[in-house]
Amino acid sequence: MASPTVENYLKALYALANEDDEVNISDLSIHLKVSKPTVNSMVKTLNQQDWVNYERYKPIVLTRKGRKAAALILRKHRLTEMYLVEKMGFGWEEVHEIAEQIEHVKAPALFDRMDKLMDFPKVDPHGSPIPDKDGNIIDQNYKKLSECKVGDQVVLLALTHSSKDFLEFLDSREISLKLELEIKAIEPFDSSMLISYYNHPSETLSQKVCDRLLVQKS
Amino acid sequence: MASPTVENYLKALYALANEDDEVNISDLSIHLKVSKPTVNSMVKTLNQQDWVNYERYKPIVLTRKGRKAAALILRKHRLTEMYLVEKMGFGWEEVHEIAEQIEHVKAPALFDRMDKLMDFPKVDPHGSPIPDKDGNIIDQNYKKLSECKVGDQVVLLALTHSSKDFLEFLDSREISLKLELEIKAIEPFDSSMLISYYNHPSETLSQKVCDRLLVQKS
DNA sequence: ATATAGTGTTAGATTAGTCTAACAAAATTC
DNA sequence: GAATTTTGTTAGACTAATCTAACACTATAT
Ligand SMILES: [Mn+2]
Ligand SMILES: [Mn+2]
Ligand SMILES: [Mn+2]
Ligand SMILES: [Mn+2]
Repeated sequence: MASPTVENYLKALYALANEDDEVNISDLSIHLKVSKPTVNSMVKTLNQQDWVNYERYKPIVLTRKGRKAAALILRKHRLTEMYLVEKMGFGWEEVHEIAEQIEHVKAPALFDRMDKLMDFPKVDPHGSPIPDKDGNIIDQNYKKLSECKVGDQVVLLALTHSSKDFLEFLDSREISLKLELEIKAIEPFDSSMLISYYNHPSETLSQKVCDRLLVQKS
Repeated sequence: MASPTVENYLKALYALANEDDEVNISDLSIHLKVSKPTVNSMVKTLNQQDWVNYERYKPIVLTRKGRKAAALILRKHRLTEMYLVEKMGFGWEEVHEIAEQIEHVKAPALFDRMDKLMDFPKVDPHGSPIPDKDGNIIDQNYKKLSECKVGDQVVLLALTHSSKDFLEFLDSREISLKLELEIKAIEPFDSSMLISYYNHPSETLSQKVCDRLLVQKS
């Protein structure tokens, strides 16, 4: 099977493909914090091992095999995060770094057991979907809070980014998943939103924050 | 910090030092399943990094730093094994391989949390002591069942070896830790023992088995 | 005390994963 | 379309961890 290094490349390719349409050497280099020559040589190897399709100067594309492998690593990552929060009492801002390591553990039984003990959760602690055992992932088509209108009543279901800083910011405002939000006003100047929710009759959230909150009409 | 490879060398050195009095290159080579030249060159590196003291043709000895590091890895290994059994429902024969990987995870909070959730267990699922956070380990001075006499009533508290085969053998006889055993007879010819315990009025255990069972008078 | 077996060392090679320096190609801007 | 910036590639080097082949040292046995 793939080394942890290869697994991290596959996961990065999978994540970047869902952001940009095309993934290039520079994208990977920045995302993985390794030099471009390093990526270049690794991508040649990944190509030879049929994880990706790659030709010089062209974008890098995961093969079916590569995409499935990436989704299964993501499955292990997200099951682990959910397990750490649900069963071990960690905060949602603490689990990513730990899951980044445990996702490389080769022990299917461990992840199956987590899955079962949590009764087969569909999302991780940040609302991201957990791929199934075949590597299939259900696309949640949520809307960004920033795209909503004044008067909308919505429920927060996921985040587009889950950096520690951002999660700690949300903690400080007592914002968590499943929270019901109402848009009281939108400031035309900077698109910041005046939001009301449980115990917080009036909080201002910048556009940058609202861009990262995924919601559904409630 | 140390790489997983270095950590495995330290753990092997620690384990071997508790079996033999002197640990040499061949011992490590066999235990870690790598060639002797590989061990030779790695031991030079370990010496330079002050994990061990080593001079050509002399036995390898862990430094204080090396011994503590090894004990802390063992702590992570054993906490993990206990967690997998106690909190996740794995059998004692399933957990070693998983713990062998998770022991290398760099996340003190994870192991602290396991420890707390289990209310600070003192031993792993095979009865081996869990080193404390300073790397100190309490020596249990148990006796081998094979050293007991006819008529002794004892309780099984630990195992000297925990191979999957052996654990499955014990499962097949419904032998588990904390079990009360009574020695009914000892066969002079092969030193096998006739043992009686809960629901098993009379089982014969070979000397090889009795050598691996650690007990205390009850 | 010598032969033999066991143990340890050296030399040299390999693979995975990384780097920097230099240059080349492609894309963007003017 | 030419200049500039961005992106990609090559070449060459390095470290960690491993190997085999050959030889050297030590310990054991006859
Ligand atoms: Mn994560
Ligand atoms: Mn990772
Ligand atoms: Mn173990
Ligand atoms: Mn290990």
